[in-house]
Amino acid sequence: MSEYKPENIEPKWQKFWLENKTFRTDDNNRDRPKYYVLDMFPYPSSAGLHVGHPEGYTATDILARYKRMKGFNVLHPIGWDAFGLPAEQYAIKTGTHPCETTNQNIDGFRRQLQALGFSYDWDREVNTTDPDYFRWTQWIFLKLYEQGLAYEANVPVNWCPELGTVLANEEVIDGKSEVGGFPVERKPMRQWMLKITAYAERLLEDLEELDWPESIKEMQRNWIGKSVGANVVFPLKSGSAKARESIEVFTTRPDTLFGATYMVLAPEHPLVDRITTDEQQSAVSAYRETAEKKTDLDRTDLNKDKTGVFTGAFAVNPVNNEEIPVWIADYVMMSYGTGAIMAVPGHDERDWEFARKYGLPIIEVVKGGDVTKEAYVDSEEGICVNSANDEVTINDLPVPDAKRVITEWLERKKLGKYAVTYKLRDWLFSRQRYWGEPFPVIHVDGKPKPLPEDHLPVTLPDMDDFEPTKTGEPPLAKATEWVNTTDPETGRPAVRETNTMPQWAGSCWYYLRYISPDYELGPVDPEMEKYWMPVDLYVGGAEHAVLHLLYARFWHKVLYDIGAVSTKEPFQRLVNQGMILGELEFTAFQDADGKYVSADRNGTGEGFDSVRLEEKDVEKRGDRFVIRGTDTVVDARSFKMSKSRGNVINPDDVVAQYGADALRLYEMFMGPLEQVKPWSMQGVEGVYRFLKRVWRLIMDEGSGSVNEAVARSVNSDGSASVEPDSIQLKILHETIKKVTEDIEGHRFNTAISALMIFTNEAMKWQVRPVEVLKPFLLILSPFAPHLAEELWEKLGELTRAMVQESGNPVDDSIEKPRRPNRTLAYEPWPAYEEEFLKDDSKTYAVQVNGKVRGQIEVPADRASDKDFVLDIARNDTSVNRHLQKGQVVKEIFVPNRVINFVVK
RNA sequence: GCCGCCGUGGUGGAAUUGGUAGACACGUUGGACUUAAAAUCCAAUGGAGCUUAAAACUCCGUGCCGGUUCGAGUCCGGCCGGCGGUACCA
Repeated sequence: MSEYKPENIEPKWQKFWLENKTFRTDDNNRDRPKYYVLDMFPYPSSAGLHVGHPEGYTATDILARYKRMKGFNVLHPIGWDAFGLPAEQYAIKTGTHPCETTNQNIDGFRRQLQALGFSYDWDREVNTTDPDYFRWTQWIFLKLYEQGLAYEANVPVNWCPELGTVLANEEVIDGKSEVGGFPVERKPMRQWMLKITAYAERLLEDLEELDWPESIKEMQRNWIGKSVGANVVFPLKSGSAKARESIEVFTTRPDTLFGATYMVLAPEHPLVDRITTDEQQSAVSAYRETAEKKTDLDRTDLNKDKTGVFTGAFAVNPVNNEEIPVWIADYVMMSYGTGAIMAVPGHDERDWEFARKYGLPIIEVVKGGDVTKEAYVDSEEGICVNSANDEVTINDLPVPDAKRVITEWLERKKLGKYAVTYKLRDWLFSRQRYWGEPFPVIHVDGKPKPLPEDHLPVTLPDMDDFEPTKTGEPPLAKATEWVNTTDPETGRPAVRETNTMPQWAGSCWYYLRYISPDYELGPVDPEMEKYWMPVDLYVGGAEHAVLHLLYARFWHKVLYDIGAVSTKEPFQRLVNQGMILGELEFTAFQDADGKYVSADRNGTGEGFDSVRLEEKDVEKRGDRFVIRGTDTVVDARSFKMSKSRGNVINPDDVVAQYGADALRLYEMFMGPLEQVKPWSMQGVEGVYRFLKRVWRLIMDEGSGSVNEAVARSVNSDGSASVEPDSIQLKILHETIKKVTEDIEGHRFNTAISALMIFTNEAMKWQVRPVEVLKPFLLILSPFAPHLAEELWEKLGELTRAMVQESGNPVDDSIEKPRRPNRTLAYEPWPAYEEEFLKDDSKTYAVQVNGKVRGQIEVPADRASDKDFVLDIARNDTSVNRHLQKGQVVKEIFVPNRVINFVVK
């Protein structure tokens, strides 16, 4: 072996790390500072890794390796979120048990991850489908149940006939299933729910203390959707047959109460039956029927045209005793607020539209707009008008004050009260699937009863038919022997719960299991938990912004409340890696005759045939690309990687061709971690060339041993034969400083750039001192660990061989690298020293009227001497010429940077 | 519609947070080595002008328009474009 051959050195070190358990985390070392760095839980799909996975994993691996060298006790684990639909669907198709598929996929993922050289502690691997793991998932469910946070409800759910399961709201996108894109309908079913709404306020408040991207926090805030306002009770018109009923509404605008001219109930509202008059009965029933059939898609997106019918009933506006009609309309949702609204068409766009359509009155109660033309909704600037009764007036008050005054009055009169509402709903927690955690629940006499803790885990029955039933009964219902059981406490007949938990369950607490994966007395060893929590850095994709991160926070808070964990929040710092897109593509469009037509502004060439062009066939014209030599605009962009587009990059292929170090390096060199970036094979080639240069920096390609330029820096007794010169030390220490600071700031791309600059310089040296190369290898090692280990070993062998030959005594300073097969993973991280960074001279840019006209060098010790520096600046020929143009009226002097002469 | 993020060479991206725009890398062009190719190395590379050529010099240039400042990629106001999230939430 003489050239850089990653296929030789990478498996060697991967084997070494694994066999020596190099990265096993030591729990008994708790006096040292800890660093818990976590990757988002992967689902081991049959497709294997895509290049998006190693992006975040490389970032965390660099930090893990760096922190170890900095003396931290590092926890860097990995495991498998292995329950889930794909394995089950595969089982239905092929009859292969999901367990088998899952284990195969896990083996594949593990192999791929190990081939990338990640420094995980493989002794802490967890697997959500392992009974020793889900035993504790079930245990947590029991705790939720004990806390009154888990309950059964008959709720309309998103039933997907194709998948044979219900889906959470979050799994339904535009009325279709997120997985597979199948139609979803609403159907009432018995379901387990988790009362996440009980934690809404805390989930919102505690976001403040988290070091997360603002965008993610904002998304969670929106999802929780806190609104402050008032609940107001509108009695029904007295004297009518339907009297004694009242309608409670939630409003964020109690200041507009005097403008309420009608009311609307959601079609499903239970009051509808009781208040509808006989004359209106048929119209109301018909409307309710159509509304019921509408999918979520119909009720929201495209259908902005509001519909509704009058119930025949009237309610009384409590602030002015006006009788106002009560309608039903599907623009009011049963699931939000009270399922009923007071309509203020003057100051709400939806109500305005509805009132216009059905000829309902519109009254202005907030000054500032023209309510005959559109609703005036400004709630900051507006001033209330037409809003007074015998007891209270909010006229002339700005909206915020008016809200307060009228709410106080309502409370005094017991007509309403201050209220807070959240968009967040309880979490639908059951699925009609086989491949999930069974609930630790039995039903006795039709009532749910939790199993005692010592009956955990409840394992899945062995089955070979995983097909869901047409009725929505889960596949587990077919396992009659399993289903029919006895109550362990009373011995009475009982049936098991046949729903299973959703995939989110296992990923809600996995970060705790890593801490003590073999602990048998609870989900996590409390002593270890206190040491390791919270997670210091959590890296993953933004697609989990709301769901996983909100659910995990919810469970964590429950565990905190029962004393199982010591922190209020699980993930202190969160970073989202940006998506990696496919290679840049140029697309031209042809009409039916094969003639090229320009892509329009947004690049869509609808109705035309698209032709993929090579980069050499296009050129830049203005701010777009055209077919070379023509005016035909082509579409130039990168697309999300997808099988159908055929632009998916397989990490295995990249590793086979360029090695894991090159893949790692490229993923980091592409750009900032958080940013969306297009893939480029030529870019991989570029970092591969860099690694080859590093190899040649130390190795001789002909002989396959350390090259002359390096060997010459070592004497036969192993001591240094030459002192590194000041230029060498300067660039080394500059590089150490830059790389250290950039790793700390997660700026891996510029850290790599600094390593490249060092290498380019060092390649020019005739003698390359080992004392300079060794620190360089150490700071390279988090990025390209295999190459760094290999070269570290080679340098060790070099000095060892020389010492042995000479028979000289061992020099302590070179003790460490003398032993072959010794890892550099725990070598101390090199420190930079300021004294080597000093310059002999400083460069100033000299500007005249803000334009750079010259550069001057001044001795470093006089660089802050303003008069001295300005004098040199004035005498610079180029600067001087520009100074001649007028009088200097001002001189700006920024030490060590810039001088600006203002001339008139 | 609303919320959030982002617009810098042919490309990915740098720029110590107001101080020499384009680091590093890709690509391209020219050259060296080679019988040849690969690999490697060297040089040039934002645009325009001036010049026989080079050096030197001048002007323009960080999506667009304006502002603050001795000085703006960076700060402020207004637009345009892209990406992500969300949507009858009362």
